Amino acid sequence: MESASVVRALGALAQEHRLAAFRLLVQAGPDGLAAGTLAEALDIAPSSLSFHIAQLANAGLVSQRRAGRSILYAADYDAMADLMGFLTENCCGGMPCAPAQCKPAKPSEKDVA
Amino acid sequence: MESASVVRALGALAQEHRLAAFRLLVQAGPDGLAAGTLAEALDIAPSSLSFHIAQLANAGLVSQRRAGRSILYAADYDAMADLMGFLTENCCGGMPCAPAQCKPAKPSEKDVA
DNA sequence: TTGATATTTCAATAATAGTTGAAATATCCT
DNA sequence: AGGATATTTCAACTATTATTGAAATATCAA
Repeated sequence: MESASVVRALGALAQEHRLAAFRLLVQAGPDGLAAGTLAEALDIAPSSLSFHIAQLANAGLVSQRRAGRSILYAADYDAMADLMGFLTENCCGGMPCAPAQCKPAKPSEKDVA
Repeated sequence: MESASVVRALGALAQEHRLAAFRLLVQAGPDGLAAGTLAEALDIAPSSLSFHIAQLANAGLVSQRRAGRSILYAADYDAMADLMGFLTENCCGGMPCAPAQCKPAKPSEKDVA
């Protein structure tokens, strides 16, 4: 991941409404949420939501697809993981770093195998 | 960690020079680097570095201390870990998330036990 | 104290970001 | 086709961000 894309991704998340939107999408799962739903949840004008979600999309943090007259946005978990990877990769460069740095929701048995 | 501080931290990192400065400090370790050293490494004016590093400090991502006529800045590893924690905590909310999401310098056997 | 070094503060300017409402585009339903 | 719904695009405006150079502050060394 290039530094420029990291800056874009961080910039996309560094705004109240966009961070909130992204969290809603992360929690919503792969099906995502409609633009209108997000605008309503965030209590901002549709054009404003469109402006913000476009930046998340441009940063590659969310994907979009049409479903009827709605456009559904969904979090891109791979991009999220890449961003985390970049930051953590450059963290702890030999230094003693906080061990609880990563907090997956569930450690899950399948990964231990 | 509050959403507002996360936005501030992300915003602090979402800029070419600041991201570069932070990475240099992360790699430099606890001793940190002098403001002048950073300005030179990033090839920007001292006043510009001062402007940027102040934002990283304001976001709590770096600490500062005087050493002679120099002011040394150092990465705050705890703040970094907190930021990671906030983001990963809200990632994978029950969803199947990329397992390679976290990349500590060393996976280390002690965690497998 | 004087002069040199290291950094910050300030003011001015240029560029970017965010909001709003109106108009344009796409889809659905009858 | 015609009307309603969902979203985006556009233009105008305000606010914030980044850069520069000059002046101010703090430290050191003679």
